[in-house]
Formats: sequence, structure tokens, C-alpha cells
Amino acid sequence: MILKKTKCTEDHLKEAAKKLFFVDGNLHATTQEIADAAGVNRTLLNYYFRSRDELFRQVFIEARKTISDKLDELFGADLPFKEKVANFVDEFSEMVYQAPYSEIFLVSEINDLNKPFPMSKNQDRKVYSFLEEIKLEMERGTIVKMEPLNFLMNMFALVSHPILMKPLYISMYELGREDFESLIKSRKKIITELLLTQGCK
Amino acid sequence: MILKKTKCTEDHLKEAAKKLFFVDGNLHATTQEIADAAGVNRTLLNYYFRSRDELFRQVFIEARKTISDKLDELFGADLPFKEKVANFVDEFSEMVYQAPYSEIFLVSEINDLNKPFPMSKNQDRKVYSFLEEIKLEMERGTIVKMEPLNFLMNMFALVSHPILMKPLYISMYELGREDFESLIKSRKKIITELLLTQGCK
DNA sequence: AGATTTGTTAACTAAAATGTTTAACAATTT
DNA sequence: AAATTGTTAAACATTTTAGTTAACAAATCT
Repeated sequence: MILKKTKCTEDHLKEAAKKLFFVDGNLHATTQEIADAAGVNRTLLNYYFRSRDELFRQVFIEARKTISDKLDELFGADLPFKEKVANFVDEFSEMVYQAPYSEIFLVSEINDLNKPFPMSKNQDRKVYSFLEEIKLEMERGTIVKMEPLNFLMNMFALVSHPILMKPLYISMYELGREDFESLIKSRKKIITELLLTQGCK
Repeated sequence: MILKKTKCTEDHLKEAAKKLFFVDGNLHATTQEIADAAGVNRTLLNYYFRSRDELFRQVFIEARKTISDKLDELFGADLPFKEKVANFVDEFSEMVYQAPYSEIFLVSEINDLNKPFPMSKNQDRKVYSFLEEIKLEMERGTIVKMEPLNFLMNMFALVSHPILMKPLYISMYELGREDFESLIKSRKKIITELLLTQGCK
């Protein structure tokens, strides 16, 4: 059994598109830009994907799956609650840092009223059991009580938002890239503590 | 002194563009879409702004100023620290909720390598004195110690991110719009407490 | 080897978007 | 009443983008 060379260019194109969308934040890259980034003739985009929209659709679906799978992995991990949260902060930070704009890409595509966006069944996701864990932990009084979804939102927000807004932080406050990096690195610990500390005035 | 009718259409156009960008999340609206939204002939966009890019540039600068001014107002408010933070959470939440995508618009424009983006001097902003206040408050031990900028990031993140990701929350977890609204409303209190509570394990 | 399916390219076409010009006309100002 | 300013529609040039075609090369298959 030999590696198929076929699909290689197709994957190059898709990866190039993802890089443009998720890493560079070029959410509306043209077919030409994508082909150039992949180092192939633009025609091949149509050859493999039929249309620009279809490429976008596939990337959208895969990005959603990538995130969902990662969340399943993190929320379903066989760890005690607090370690699970710490692990989530660690790993999800990395993921967001590698592809800062993938969430925005998803939002942007969903908001595009022209394309009716591909639904997906979400039952059976690990989030739901994790939300139960959160609830339990709150009842045990080891973390501040609130709507579990709010706890989840706090997790996502604290990890994602600063990374997302990097260009804004750097341009609006006089902040060197190195300063920003080290700031971000220091956040993992801070976020975990903020989330897992029992409140007291 | 009478109100000038002049500039009215110009403003309509700009406001329409802002609505498309900031509220609808249509970050790459065409001149036709903008003119339609403003209810005027597309020619007028060129009449008043010369080019699409120039309109985008003006909107960019104004959006940045709007945010900066609001932040100055909130950070410079004559209030004790904790009230100032509570007030910030309240008011900034409203602002973000009214125009969820303005931050993303700014990031998106900054990331657009084609347009060399308009710099702005940021000295003399109230953020800096607020960062001092944070530091002081930490020294007094009433809030958890960390790099003050990290505290600031937490504030922005907890307020903005969930609102920004609304479409994602609604589509990925089976969440009705009403559920989401009430969740968001309940967050103001939660965020304030999370930020202002002295940590203890 | 020779035929065929697959991958790739350049040239072309079609469509969409921006920007310009002009002519007419309305509203406002002088 | 004349001049200026704002507005529209229509036509058009330009540019950009997306999508198609036909020819060619490379790999694959009897």
C-alpha cells in the first residue's frame, strides 16, 4: 500500500485557505489568494471544489468539527474537575494561539445571510456532562455558584478574547509583541486561578 | 443658528456602513449594500467619500475614537475603584451589545495588509491611570495580585467575548435566543463579582 | 506499448464591484 | 432670479473575481 499522491493538491488548497482564514485573519480571501498561498494554479480550486462557496463550506464544517472534537477531548478527559479545567485552559490556549481567527471565521460565515449554513447535530457532546460536573462542583461549594453556562463562557472568554484582540492591544496601548507574548503566557495560571478560586469578599 | 441639512446624507451613508459592519457583522459590505442601507444612490458614496477605501478609513478612525472615548469616560470616572469596575462592566456591556462587531471590524482592518492603517497617538489616555489604580488596589490586597494589564484583559474578555460569539453559542449548543439574552443579562453581576473578589482557596 | 483516467496549465468568458461622467432636476442659498 | 449644492438615473470604463474550456502532461491500467 503506497501513499496516494492524489488529494495532495486538494489538501494543500484547503490548508492554505485555513491558514489565510484562521491564522492571518483574512476571512474573505479570494480564490486567487488561496491558490497562490497553496502554490498552485487557481483553476485547481474549481477542479477540486467546484466553487469557492463549496471550499468555504468544507472548511467551515471541518473547522467546526476540529473545535468540537478538541472540546470533547478536553471536557471528556478522565481528570478531577479542577485539573480538567486547568488542562482545558492550557490546551485550549494553545489551540487558539495557533489559529486565532477560527472562531471568528465561523461566526462570520454563520452571519453571512447569503449562504444557508450547514447545521450539525450536537447531541452527545461532552459539554453537557461537563456542565453537570460544574453544577456538582458548585453544589460542593468549591467554586462560585452561577449558571454553569456562565462558567463555561468565562472559560472561553478569558482564554480566547485577548488572543483574538492582539492587534488591538498592540496598536492601542504601546505594547511590543514580546510584551504581549509574555503577557499571554502568564495568563494560563491567572485564568485557572480566577476560575477555580472560591470567592470571598 | 439653524441645523445644517448638509452632511445629512454623508452621515446617513456612514451610519449605514457602521450598522452593516458593527451590528450585522457584514465586515466587507459592498458600496451598493451600503448605499441601499442608507437609502440613497450609490453615486453619492463616491460624491462624499471619493472611494470605498476612504469611507472604510473614516469609519475605522471614528470607531476607534468612539471606543477610546468611551473607555476614557469609564476609566476616568470619578468613582472608587470597585464602583468604577462595576460601572465599566455595566456600560461597556451595553456598548458591546449595541455594536458587537466593532472590535472585530477594527482587528480585521488592521490585519488587512493592503491598507496601511491610520495610526493614532494614545498618550494621555485614562487607561494608564486606571492601570495604576489597579496596581494600588492589588497592593492593598483587595483584589487578586497579577499584572494589571491581565486584570484589564479579564475585564474586556468577560464582557465582550460571549456577546461576540453569540451565533456560535446559539448554533453549537441548543440555545434559544431568549435563553441567550437572559444569560447575558445575568453576566454583569457575575463578571463584577469575579473581578472584584479577593481570591482564597 | 498504447489507451485512458487524472492532474495541471493558460487563455478565455462571465459576472460583479468600483469608480467616473454626464445630463437632468430639486432644493437651498445668495 | 441666479447661482450653488445635493440628488438621481443612466451609461460606461476599469478592475477584480469567479468559473469554464480546451489543450497538454503525468500517472495509471490493461
